Amino acid sequence: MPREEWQTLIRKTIFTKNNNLYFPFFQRDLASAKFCGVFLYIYTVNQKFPKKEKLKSAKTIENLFLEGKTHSKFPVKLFFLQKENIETNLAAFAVPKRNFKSAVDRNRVKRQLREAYRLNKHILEEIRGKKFVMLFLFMGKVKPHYIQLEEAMVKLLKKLRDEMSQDKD
RNA sequence: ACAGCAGGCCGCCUUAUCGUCCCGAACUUGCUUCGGGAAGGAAAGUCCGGACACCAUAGGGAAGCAUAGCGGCUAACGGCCGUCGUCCCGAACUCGUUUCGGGAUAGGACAAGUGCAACAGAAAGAAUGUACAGGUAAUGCUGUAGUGAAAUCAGGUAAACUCUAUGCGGUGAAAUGCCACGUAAACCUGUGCUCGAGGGUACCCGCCCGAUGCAGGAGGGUAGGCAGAUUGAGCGUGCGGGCAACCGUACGCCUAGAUAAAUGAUAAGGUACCGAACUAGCUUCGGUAACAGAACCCGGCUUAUAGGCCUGCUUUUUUU
RNA sequence: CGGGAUGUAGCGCAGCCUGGUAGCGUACACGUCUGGGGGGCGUGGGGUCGCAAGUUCAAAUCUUGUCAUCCCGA
Repeated sequence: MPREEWQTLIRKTIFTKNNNLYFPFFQRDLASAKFCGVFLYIYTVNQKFPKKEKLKSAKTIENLFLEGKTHSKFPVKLFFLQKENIETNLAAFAVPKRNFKSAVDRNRVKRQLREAYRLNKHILEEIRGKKFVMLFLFMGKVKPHYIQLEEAMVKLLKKLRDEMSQDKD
C-alpha cells in the first residue's frame, strides 16, 4: 500500500473517529507507525458482526449437528463444518436452558460469546479459500467471567486455523 | 426522634473505546458517512376481560362453564370505588351485644325434590325415651338436667347434587390476506358424484359449501418474504364535575419493533448499602449492585423484588 | 404461544370422586429360625399429606390462590 493511503487510513481511524484519543507519537511522524504494527493491525481488522454473518437457517444447523466435527475447550464447545457457496463464515451461539433457567443469564452469556467471537474472528481470515459454519455451545453451569470465555474462544479458533492450514498442504 | 402498620412513588449514575437493530438524509451506491431512536414495574405467571381477524354476520335445542346483598365506574370484566349486613380486633363511656376507629367477607334459595351428619347420645329427620319437677281422664303433654357443632323448629348443610336470576356461538397472530419457490393435476387401495362421500372445531336440528372430490398407505417437496405490527379505550400538565373509582375539556408530546430473535461488551471514576480495621473520621481496605428481558396490542389480577423517598395512623421517650 | 397432568414415610405408589381411622410395597431398627451369610417369619420407629387462605363442628379429601416438577402440539 502507498504511504499516502496509510496516512489517510490512520487519520480516519484515529483522529476523525475518536477525537479524544491523543497519540503524540503518531502526530510527530506518521512514518513511525510501523513500530506500532500491532496497534495498527487491530484498527485495520474488521471487527464487525452484522446479520449477514449470523447462522440462521434451521436446515444447516441440523446438518451441522449431524455431520459437523467438534472441538472443545471448557467451557465452550465448537461445532464446525466446511461449506461451499457461502460468502463469509457463519456463526451461531447457544446456551442450554437446562443449565441457565433465567432468560437474563442466558442472554448475557450469549452476548459475551458473541463479543469474544467478534473480537477474534480475524484469526480465521488467515485461511484463504475455506469457509465454515460454526456453532458455539456454552457447557458450563455457572456464569463465566469474560476473560475465561475469550481464552477458550482464541484457543478454539487457533486450533481450527492450524488444522485447516495443514490440510491445505 | 425511634418503632410498627397501611397506601403510593423511584428503582444506580457519568465518561471513553469497540459493536447490534430500526428510522431519516446525503452522495462517491458502500450493507459507506452523518443525524435521531432502542425493555419493565412487573416485559414474568398466562388467571380473567376486551380490541382485531376468520368461520352462516352466527339461528333453535340440549348440555356445559362462569358470576351471585345493593348501587356506581368501565369498551368489558371474575377488576375497581362506595355502601348495607355478618364476623374479628382495639378504644371510650352513659356498660348497652351502645358509640368511634381498623381489618376480613364466594353474602341468592334448604316455604320443590334427592342426599349427608364420625364419636357421643334414648333419639340426627317418619325415631322415640332416662332422672327430677309440673300437668292430665290418659299419653314425652311441658320444663330442666344430660350427649353433641346441631335436639322438634317452616331444624342444619348448596366452596353436597340441585333450583333461581344473569351472562357466554366457536377458533386464536401458528388468526387472516398477498407474493415467491418446489416436486406432482404423480403412484397404490377404498369410497363417492345430485337417490351425494365429505366438510364448515365437541352433540342434535337447521342452514351453507361440495366433485380434477374425500379417506388411508408408502415415499417426497417446501418450511422464504411482505402486510397484520406499533398513533393508541395513548402519555403528560392545567382547569372543571364527582365522597370515590372515574369522567369532561384545553394545550403540549410521538415514546422499542426484533424474528436462531437487536437494545450489548470491556475499562475507569462516582453513588448507595453491607462487613472489617483503627487514628473514630461522613477515614482506610474489602465485598455487593434487587427482581428480572418486549415477541399482535390494550384493561385488570397474581407472584418476584437489594436499597431509597413521600403521606397517613398508632405506641413509647425527650424537650418547649 | 397454546393444551394437559402430578406433588402423601428415604424411594415407588394407594386413599381424594362420596369430608371424621393416613395405608401398601421396599428400605431402616430389633427379635427369631441358621454354625455364619442370604432368605423366611414376627415386632417396631419414621408423615408440616408442596405452600397459603377460606367453607365446615371437623379438610390429605371441598373451594380459591400460589409454588415446583413433568408431558404433549407447532
